[in-house]
Amino acid sequence: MNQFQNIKRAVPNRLLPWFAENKRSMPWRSNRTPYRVWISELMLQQTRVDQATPYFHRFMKRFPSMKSLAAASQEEVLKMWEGLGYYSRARNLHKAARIIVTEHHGRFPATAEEIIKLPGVGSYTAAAIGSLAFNLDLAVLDGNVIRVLSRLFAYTKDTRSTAAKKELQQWADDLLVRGRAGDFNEAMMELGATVCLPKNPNCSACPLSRCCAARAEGNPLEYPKKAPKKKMPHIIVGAAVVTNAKGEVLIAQRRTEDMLGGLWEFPGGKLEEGETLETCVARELKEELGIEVEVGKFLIKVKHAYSHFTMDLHTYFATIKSGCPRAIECRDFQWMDISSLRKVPYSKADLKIIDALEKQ
DNA sequence: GATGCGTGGTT
DNA sequence: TAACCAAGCAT
Repeated sequence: MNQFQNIKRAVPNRLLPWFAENKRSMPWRSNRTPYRVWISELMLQQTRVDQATPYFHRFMKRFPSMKSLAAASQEEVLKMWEGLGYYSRARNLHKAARIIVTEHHGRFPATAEEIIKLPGVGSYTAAAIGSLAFNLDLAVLDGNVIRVLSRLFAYTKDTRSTAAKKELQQWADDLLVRGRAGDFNEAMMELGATVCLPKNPNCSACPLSRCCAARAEGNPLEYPKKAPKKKMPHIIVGAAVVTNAKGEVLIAQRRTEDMLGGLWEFPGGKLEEGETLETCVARELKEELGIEVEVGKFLIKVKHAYSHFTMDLHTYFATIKSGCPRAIECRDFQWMDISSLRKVPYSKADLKIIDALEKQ
């Protein structure tokens, strides 16, 4: 295929020199130890560099070594991940750290087969760690690379499909410059992140524009082809800031296997058909913690978008009429001073409730 | 193969 | 503003 040969030649001749001139500073890459590369790549899954960077520095300060990470509690790890989203990444990385300490003598495994066995590490992260930390010839395929390749080849299949991913991965493998996998991978992703953009591709600045099939067609925005996403459902949720005589507040910890697992929250739940928000809150606290509450003053409505639904979270103050809290539909609960609330991890929605509480 | 899983920037 | 989508993985 002539098109492929053109691109194959252009990668070392044009793309890699372009990358050498245009790479953004990535502080964690100045010291590419497997541990640092692993943490950074996990943070970068479905996340932009600018958002992950401050988290990376805080994380490395708190957990400078594999050993320190393995020795920490899951809650401490989640606290460092708080606000970054997709919290299974944090739970998995904590699990993996303990596996590396117990089964690999604390040394990061150095082969693709061993790396991808770690929880939370899939084909992308294994290739990223392998190429950047161990100089293995493994090509990454992320959203950026998918966009770049689908345009270079004017690829017409739905890139969300497994078959397409497999085909694109094969192209990436074939284009990879042996011995320079790290640079190749970073260059492809950097091109997607700064030039071959989803909406406004800057083709005139692209080192590969001369061998880009979509550019030749004049319609780079047509690629990558994607099946439309389903519309997200919207739910209404009622939650309570339950206070006691000492002025403490009741928080509950979500079950590990649930969404936002291991994070703390103000107890509550989904509004059911025909309910008022007040009866919803009372019912949820009975089910979750076994307490009867008097629902009082309204505090705040938090609007929030999760990965697969949107939510309006209506929050009320409440006091206990009868019963003592028990962890029925939650992992744990505790009473806390308002000034101590931020010591444990929450999702963004509950952090907005704490913001409102502190302003009272 | 399809679905569940956070958050924030961009247009 | 609503939609899109980002250095994806697990089940």
